[in-house]
Amino acid sequence: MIAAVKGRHPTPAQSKVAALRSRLRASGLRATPARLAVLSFLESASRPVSHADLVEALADSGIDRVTLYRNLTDLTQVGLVRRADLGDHVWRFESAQSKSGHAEHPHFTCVECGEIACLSEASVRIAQGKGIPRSATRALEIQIRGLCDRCS
Amino acid sequence: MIAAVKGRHPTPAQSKVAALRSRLRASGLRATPARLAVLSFLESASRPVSHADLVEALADSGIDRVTLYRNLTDLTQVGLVRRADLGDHVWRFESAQSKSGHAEHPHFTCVECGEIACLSEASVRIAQGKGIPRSATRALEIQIRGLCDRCS
DNA sequence: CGATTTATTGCAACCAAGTTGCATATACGG
DNA sequence: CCGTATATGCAACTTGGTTGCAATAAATCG
Repeated sequence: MIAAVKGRHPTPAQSKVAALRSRLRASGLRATPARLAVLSFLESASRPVSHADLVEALADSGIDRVTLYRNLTDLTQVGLVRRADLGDHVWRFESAQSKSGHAEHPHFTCVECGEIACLSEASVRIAQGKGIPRSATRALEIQIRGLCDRCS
Repeated sequence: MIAAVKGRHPTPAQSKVAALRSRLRASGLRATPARLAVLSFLESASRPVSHADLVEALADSGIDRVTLYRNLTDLTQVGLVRRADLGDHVWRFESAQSKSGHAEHPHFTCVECGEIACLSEASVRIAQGKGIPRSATRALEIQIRGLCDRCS
C-alpha cells in the first residue's frame, strides 16, 4: 500500500488524502488513518453526521468507537470540524470546509421525520432593537425546527 | 391542609394552585402534589429549566427524580410544557403559558457562559425564496447561539 | 533508514442521563 | 367513603459518552 501512495501519478483520491493530511498537520494533529477516515467521511457527507452514523459508516474499518469520539472532539477543538446539537439531543458534526459544510450556516430540522437541511447564510435575519441583546445579532449558530415540506 | 384549602378567603397562592389544578384536569392529568410543584416552578421561572434544576429546586420536597422525569414528559405531551434542547445537549422545559414562557419564542444561548435569554417572536425573520424550503418559514422553534453582551 | 520521542489507539472500566418494571399509594368519579 | 385507574417510589437497567493505562505508531532527527 505504501508503494501505491508513492506512485508517480497520484490519483485524485491520493491527492485528496494528501490534502487532508496536511490540513491535519497544519492544525497540529497527527495524520492517523482514523482521523483521515473521519475527516474524509465528514467532507463527503451532505449533512451533519452523528457519532452513531460514523460508527456505522466506518464499522468495518476496525476503528474503535472511543477513538471516533476522541477524533471528533479533537477535530472540533482545532476547528476543522464544527459540532452542534440540532435540537434533537444528538451531537452532529460537519466539516468546517467541505463544499457542503463550508461556512457556518443555519440548520433546519423536521420535528416529525428528523430530516436535516442546511440553509443559506442569508436565509435568516435577526432584527436589532430594544429587547434584543446586541449579542444575538452576532450569532454563531442558528437552528430552526419545524415541519418539512413533506411532513406538513 | 385540606382545611386551609377550603377556607372562605382563598389567598392568591391558593387560587393559583386551584388554577394549576384545573389546567391539569382539563388536560386529562391528575393534579398530584408533584405535578403542581413542577408546573408551579416552571411558571415562576424566567427561563427554561432543566431536569437537574428541578431536582435541585424541589430537593426537600421528597419527590423522586424519576417522578420528575415522568412529570416533565407527561406535561410536555399534553402541551402544558414545551421541551427544547438549546444546543448545549440539555433538555430544558418551560411552561407553555406563564408570563415568561407564554407563546413560542426564539431562545438565545451564550456559548461561553451558558446564559439563556428568551427573545421576542419578532426578532428573527426567515427569508423565503429559492434554496429555502417553504417549510422553514413555518418554524416551530428557533434557537440562536453566540456570545452574550457580557462575554464578548 | 533506524532510533527516539510523543501523540494516538484500543480496551476495559467507569459515569451520568434517562428509562423501565413492578408493587404500593393516591386522586377522583361514583 | 369505596373502587379503580393513574401516579409514585425504588431498584435495576440502558445508552451516550468519558477516563486510565498499557501497547502502538506518527513524526522528528541523526
